This record gives sequence, structure tokens and C-alpha cells, in this order.
Amino acid sequence: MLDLDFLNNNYQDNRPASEIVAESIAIDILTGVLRPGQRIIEHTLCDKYAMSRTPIRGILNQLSSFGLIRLIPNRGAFVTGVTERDIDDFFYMKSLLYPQCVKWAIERITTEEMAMLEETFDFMEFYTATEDFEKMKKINHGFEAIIYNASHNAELEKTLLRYDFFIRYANINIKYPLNYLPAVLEEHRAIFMAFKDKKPDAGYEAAQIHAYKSMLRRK
Amino acid sequence: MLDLDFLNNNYQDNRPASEIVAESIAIDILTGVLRPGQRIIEHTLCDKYAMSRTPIRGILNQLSSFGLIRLIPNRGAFVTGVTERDIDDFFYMKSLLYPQCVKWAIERITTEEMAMLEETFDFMEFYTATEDFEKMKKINHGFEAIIYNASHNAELEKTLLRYDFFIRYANINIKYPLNYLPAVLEEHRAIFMAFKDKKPDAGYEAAQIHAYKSMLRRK
DNA sequence: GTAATATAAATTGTATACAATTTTAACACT
DNA sequence: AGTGTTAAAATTGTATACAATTTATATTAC
Repeated sequence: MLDLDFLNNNYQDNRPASEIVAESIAIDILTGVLRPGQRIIEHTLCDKYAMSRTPIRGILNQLSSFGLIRLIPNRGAFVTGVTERDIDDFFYMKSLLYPQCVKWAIERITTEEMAMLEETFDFMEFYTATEDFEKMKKINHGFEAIIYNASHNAELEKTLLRYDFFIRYANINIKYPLNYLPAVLEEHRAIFMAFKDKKPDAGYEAAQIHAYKSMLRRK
Repeated sequence: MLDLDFLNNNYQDNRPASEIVAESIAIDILTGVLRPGQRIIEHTLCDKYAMSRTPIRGILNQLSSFGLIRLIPNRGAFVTGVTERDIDDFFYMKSLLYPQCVKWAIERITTEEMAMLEETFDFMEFYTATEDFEKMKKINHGFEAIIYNASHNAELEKTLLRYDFFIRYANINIKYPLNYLPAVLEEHRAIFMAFKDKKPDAGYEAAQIHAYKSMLRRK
């Protein structure tokens, strides 16, 4: 599967080669090296990544399910465009689903998952204090990924991860002011406290507020 | 791509063989012939459908992206379970996204798409009058599919189609009373009128009501 | 008899070869 | 010159063969 952490490319690469290549192609699409509408010839990818067509075709299937390319039978793969309006839409769609995801997660989270969430939140406090922006971005995604998973609804988890994928892409070049960090931490703290207190509705509201303010910060 | 209309298996089959096989496997999963957690051996599918492993693997990739199976590297494909709670969740998630989808669709629909919607609604009135339940089910999905598409957000469209896929599966054995038809028609009429009047907020509210009542009808 | 290890079988991952289809180019015709 | 047709090239779809990995079985040690 496509690992969403790839934009922070400082991970251990003991994963399947096909995953690494899939990410590389995804980056090429998102950064405009491969342009919207452009046709992708399988053989050129084979040459570039020194792979045969079989795994390349599997990768193209994955990218297709991720919405980055469009596969037309007997015609090939074509790059999908992502507009600014699409990104706005993703923010909005996330603001609709995320609060309910938090609510379900609070109702359904396991002891192990809760322990992970607590540990992650500790790191968030630490990195906010040390003003480590890159680490913070990474840990924020980890925090939300745990919540998505704790909703115990695989489809909802995949949906939100997909939205984040595009949202993160949109934010890749945006440099938020450093004083956003404490504000984001407090929004996350409100969500975290709802988990601690096992209050689903409080979590729902806190998530709504966070999603709304995230949209405002984008502007 | 996986065609969502396959449960009404009265279509012309001039589509790629891989699509037909994908649908057949999907039906086996949804009807319990292939049980949750069960491992799927590629070779058995090859024998059953008289295909080599290459296209079968492509199909497994599609089913994976659709959430029907889970692919584990070097281990194979495992059938995903869909619980009653999952179906409830899908209803709820749809009720969160569908109203916004209607709102965007009203803002963004093209003249051609609007013409299709009008034609489809005419059929809905006709089939409601003739009490043709099966035709009605089909046309209802067509009506919503046009709206999803008119939102001009490919991800939202795919998300809602996926939810419908599972919701329809859950409803496959349920026989709703015939007097539901006029009620559903009136809910759809309210949505349709919002399109005619180009009133996004009215559409949003009508869609909310429809989604809510759909949840109640399931009980 | 049980557990650990080694071996064999089965299964998945990849590469290559060939078939079917589409795209490109060349050519004749008006 | 422009259009329609035909042939060649390129590209995608499928089948098969082999490599890598996992799973199942058998053997040995205790």
C-alpha cells in the first residue's frame, strides 16, 4: 500500500521496492514533473526504475485507486489533475467526517491504542516546546492516524488518509508561522482530553473546532 | 474499474473480461461464499475463471482498493469482513457527505448533466406510478450517481459510490414495503426542485432529510 | 511425546515472450 | 492541399517460466 509518510523522506527503507517506486511516481505527479492529462507509457517507467512491466502495472493500479492517475482499458494511464478547488473541497470533506471519526474512536478505542495516543501526545507537547516544526508536522499526522485507526472503520480510515494525502501535498510549500504550533497543540489537547475523559460528544466538538481553524489557517 | 451496477445483472457484457471476473469475485465475497478472514489462493481463481495469474493479480489489486480484500506482501489476499456495524457506519458517513455533495452539485452542475437529471427524475415518477420496485431501485441509484458526478469532485464521487456499494449489499435481501416508493420519490423531488431552482442550501437540507429518513427505513 | 530444526511443497513476486489493440505514418485518391 | 485508407510501429493485455518467500511436512534431539 501507499505509505502516506513518504513526503517526509527520512524513514527506514526496508519496504517493498514497489512501494518506494509508487511513492516516487506519486511525487512526480504531485510536483508537476508529470503533468495533468499527460499519458504515462509503462516502458519509460520500466527504464527509469529498472523494473519489468509486471510490477510497474501493479503500481499503476495502486496509483489509480489513489486517484492520482486514470487507467483507460487498452489506452493506458493518464495523470489526474488536482486543482486548488479540489484541495479546498478536501479540507471541507475532512471537516465533515473527522468529528464523527473522533466520536467513534472515543467509543471504540482499545487500551493499547489509547496508550499509543497518550505517548504520541507527550511527544507533541515536547516538539511544540522545542519548536521543531518538521517533527511536529510528522507527529501531528501520527496522532490523527491513530485516531482514524481507533474508529475501527477501515473505510473511514482510508478515506481520511486519502484526504490528508492531498491536503499535505497542498501544504508542502506553505510555511506556517511558528506561533501556530501552540495553537494547534491546544486544539489537539482538547481532543485528547475528550479521549482521556471518554466523552465522545466533547471530542466531536473539539474536532469540529480544530477542523474549522485548520481551514482558516490555510487562507 | 469496478462497475457498481453489477448486482442488477441485466446489462450488456461487452466489457473487459477482467471486470466481469472482478464482479463475480466481489459477489462471492458479499454473499459469503468467500468468508471473512479466508485466504484467497491466486491459482484457484485462475482455475475457476480460466485466466492466468497476471490478470487475476490485477483484479485482486482492484478488490483491495475497494476494501473487499486485504493484500499482505508475500502472504497473499485475505477476505475482509463487513459487519452490521460497518453498514450502520456507512449510512451515517453518507448522511454527513451527501448533503454537501448535493450543495456542490447544484453550484457546479452543467447543462448536459442537468438534462440527464431531469430525464432521470421523469423516469422515477413513472416507475413510482407503475410500482416497479426493481426498476425504481436502479433508477434511484442512477439519480444519485448523476448528482455525485455533478459535484465535480472525483474523490467525493468515488467515496459515496463506495458507501453505496456496501449499503446496497446490506439491503440486497431486504424487501421494503411498496408504500415506501412514493415517500422516497417526494424526498427526491425536494432535492430535484432545489436543482431546478438553483438553491444549494435548500438542496443541502433536502438531502439531509432524505439521508436521515433512509437510516430510519433501514431499522 | 514435545519442541526445535531441516527439508520439501506451495505460494507469491518478477521477468520475459507473445497476442491483441491502439497509435502513428505513409500513401493513394479526389 | 485535404481526406480516407492501409500498413507499420508502438503500446497495452495475457500467458508462461523462473526466483524469492512463505507454509507445510518430516526428521531429529531431548
